[in-house]
Amino acid sequence: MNKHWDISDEQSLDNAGIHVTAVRLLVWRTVRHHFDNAFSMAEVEAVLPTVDRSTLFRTLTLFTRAHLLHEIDDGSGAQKYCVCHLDDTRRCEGHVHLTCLKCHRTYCLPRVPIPPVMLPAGFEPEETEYVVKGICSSCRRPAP
Amino acid sequence: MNKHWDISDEQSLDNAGIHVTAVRLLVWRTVRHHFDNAFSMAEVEAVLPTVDRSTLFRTLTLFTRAHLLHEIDDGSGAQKYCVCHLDDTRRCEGHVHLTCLKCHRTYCLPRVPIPPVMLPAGFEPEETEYVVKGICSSCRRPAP
DNA sequence: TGATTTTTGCAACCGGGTTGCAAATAACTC
DNA sequence: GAGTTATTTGCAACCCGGTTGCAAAAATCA
Repeated sequence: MNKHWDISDEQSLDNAGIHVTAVRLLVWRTVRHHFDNAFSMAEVEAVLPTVDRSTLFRTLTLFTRAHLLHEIDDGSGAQKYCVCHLDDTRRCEGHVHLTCLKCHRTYCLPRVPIPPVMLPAGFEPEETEYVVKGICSSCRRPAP
Repeated sequence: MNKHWDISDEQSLDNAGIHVTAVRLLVWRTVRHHFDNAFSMAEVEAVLPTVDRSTLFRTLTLFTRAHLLHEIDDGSGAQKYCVCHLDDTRRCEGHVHLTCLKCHRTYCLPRVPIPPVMLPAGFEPEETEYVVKGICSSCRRPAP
C-alpha cells in the first residue's frame, strides 16, 4: 500500500516529478491538510498571504498537471481544486461533484462515477463535468 | 399547438410576461434567429454593437428569469445562454450539453436527459449540470 | 567562486460580469 | 396635448478571478 496519506509531503511532490521548493511544499501542505473539500485559489491565498497570487496560480497549475490536484468547475465563477485522494491506478477524475448554493462549498464524491449518456456520432468526448447544485446538509439544519 | 416557432417574436415576449421594448425585441430576434447553438453575452454584443453591455446583461437576465432562455455553464469562463426550444409542459433544463474544446461552441442536447445518481443523504439537489467536453464533428474533419 | 537555470514577487493587464446614476423613453393623469 | 411619474437605457466606473512580462532572488551547475 503506497497511498498518499502514507508518504510524507515532500515524497508525494517528488513522486509526482515536481522539484521541491519551500513555497511549493508550503502550498502543498496547506491544500492537503487545511481543506477538507474543494478550494479556490483565493481561499489558499487567504491562508497563505505571504505567497504571491501569480506564484500560487503557477503552483496550483503545476500540481494539477502532475495529477496531484484535479480541477472542478462548479459554476461559482472561480476555478476550484481538490486533492486527488484515489490510488494511482484509478484516475481521480470522472466523478460527481456537489456544490452548495448557500455556502458555496464544493464536495467531491470520488466513489460516485458519472453515468454515461448516448452522444451524437462524430463528437469525440474528452472529459465530463457532473455538478449537482443544491443545499448541503450543514446549511439545511442551521447551527443550533 | 402553440409552439414558440409558431408565434411572432413580439408574442413570445408578451406571453412570457415581458414588457416589449425596441431593444428587447431586437435582442430577442437576434438570439432567436442568429444563433443555432449556445451563445455568450460577448457574441450578442458583437452582433449588436448599438446595444450597451449593461443593457444586454440586464435583458438576458430578464429573459432567463422569464424562462425564454436557459443558462449553461460550460467551463469556458463565460456564461452561455440558449433559447428554450421545448414546450411549456417540459422544462428546458436538465439535459446534457456538449462543448468543443477547439472552437468553444456549446450545443444543447434537449432530448438527452441527465441520468440521476445516488446522492448522500441530507443534500437537497436543485439543479444539475452535465457538460461533455471534447472535439465536435466540424472540428474533427477540418474544412476541405 | 562564477555562470546558468529555475523560481518567485511585483506590477500591470485582461475579460466577463455588475452597479450607480443620469439621460431618454414610455406610460399614466389631468 | 402638457405635465408628471415610472421604466428603460447608456455611460462610466468598478470588481473579481485569472494571466503575463519582467526583473530580482534562489537554487543548480560547472
